[in-house]
Amino acid sequence: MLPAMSIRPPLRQRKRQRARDQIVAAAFELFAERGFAEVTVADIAERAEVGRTTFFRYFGDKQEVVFSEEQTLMDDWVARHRALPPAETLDDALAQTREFTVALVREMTADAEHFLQHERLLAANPELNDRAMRKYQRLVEAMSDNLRAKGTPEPAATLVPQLALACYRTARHVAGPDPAALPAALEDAFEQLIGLSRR
Amino acid sequence: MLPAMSIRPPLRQRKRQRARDQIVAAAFELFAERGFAEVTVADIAERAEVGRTTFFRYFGDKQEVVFSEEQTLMDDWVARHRALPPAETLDDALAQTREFTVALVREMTADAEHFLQHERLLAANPELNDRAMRKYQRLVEAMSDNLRAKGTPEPAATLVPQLALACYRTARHVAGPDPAALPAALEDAFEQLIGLSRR
DNA sequence: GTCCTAAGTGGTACTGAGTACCATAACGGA
DNA sequence: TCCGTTATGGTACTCAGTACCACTTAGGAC
Repeated sequence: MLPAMSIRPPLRQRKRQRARDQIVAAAFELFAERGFAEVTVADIAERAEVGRTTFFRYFGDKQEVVFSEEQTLMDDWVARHRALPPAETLDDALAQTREFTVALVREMTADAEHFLQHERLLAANPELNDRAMRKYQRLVEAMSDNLRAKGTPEPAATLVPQLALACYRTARHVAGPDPAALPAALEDAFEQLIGLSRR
Repeated sequence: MLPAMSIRPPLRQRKRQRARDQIVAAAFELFAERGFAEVTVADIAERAEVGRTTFFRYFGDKQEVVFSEEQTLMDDWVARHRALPPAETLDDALAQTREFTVALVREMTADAEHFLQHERLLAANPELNDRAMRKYQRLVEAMSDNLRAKGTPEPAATLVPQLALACYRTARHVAGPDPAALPAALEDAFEQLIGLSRR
């Protein structure tokens, strides 16, 4: 009857979303104040005003909360990648992957503040870096699956996304944590890659 | 006086090595029997006949013991890489890196049984895979440092070793865990890489 | 509204990793 | 033989992560 009813984000789900948001917000606040290692799950739960148990219902472990935002972005990008047209040649596949990766990185670095805080956390906590690598690998594998499904033969289907990751890692290393410099450095790495074995 | 005294691996150090070996042996036995997650550090310490505390004196955490052997190998290979002659061109650097990586992988897979057990552990335990990736990255960074020190400019100094890792990951994925198939698959990936942008 | 079921919550209690500390043992040199 | 350094193993602690349980509440049927 009421407009709110017909628009329907079914209350239960809204509560759920709110709890999740509170947890993420509390976590990032505390991480910024004290650093990842010095914050306990109990601390986060307390500030988010939920039970410790509830934290683990929303996030599999303490590390996951750090990647909560990235995770949903990734899912988006995997879907977008799946929608890409098939690549005719291997050069084509590489060019397409390059374009895709650059666009992805541009979005990742769009919120410079958030990106920087994220990078600072990773730099200070090796376990978080490890976890980030796992995320990257998952994305790379999803891209490989998509390429394979669209006819790119092995080993190129696996190799090309791995090369994109190599370029990203390179750019990240050369450019430092500055989000503004990253896209250009990434283009540069791809240029280098393409130029490498061309004579 | 006694010959043993003059050959001198100073008893204390021998004991230390023996304790370490016992821990590694006990750990791998137990992992093979029950799997990584189902073995506690206390279990390992007990079978190795040392105190739980002692385990952590030799290994920073439970995961480290899995990579104990690899770690010493890595140190070796980093030194060997440092001793390589400087690469004149970028093509040269890539070719050299390729040769080096293939040789490294051949040694890694030489003990097929050990390699397989290791891979099985990684496959069954994501955290171990994460840690392995960290090790790979450390090696890659060491290689980059060496290239840079010998005059290879950025971003190639960073990129080339990252590309080698990309090839390895690709080979590992395409070939499966079979150590015998790995070197050939690796060569294949490098061929693909070199061929990719050559027209 | 009333009732019912399923979903969500938070508390308690447990295991196990990792750390700090300490008292003791034993190597190795004088 | 004595002494300082090094290594050991025990105790006790914090905290992540899991299992379980009793309690609440959304939301549908009537």
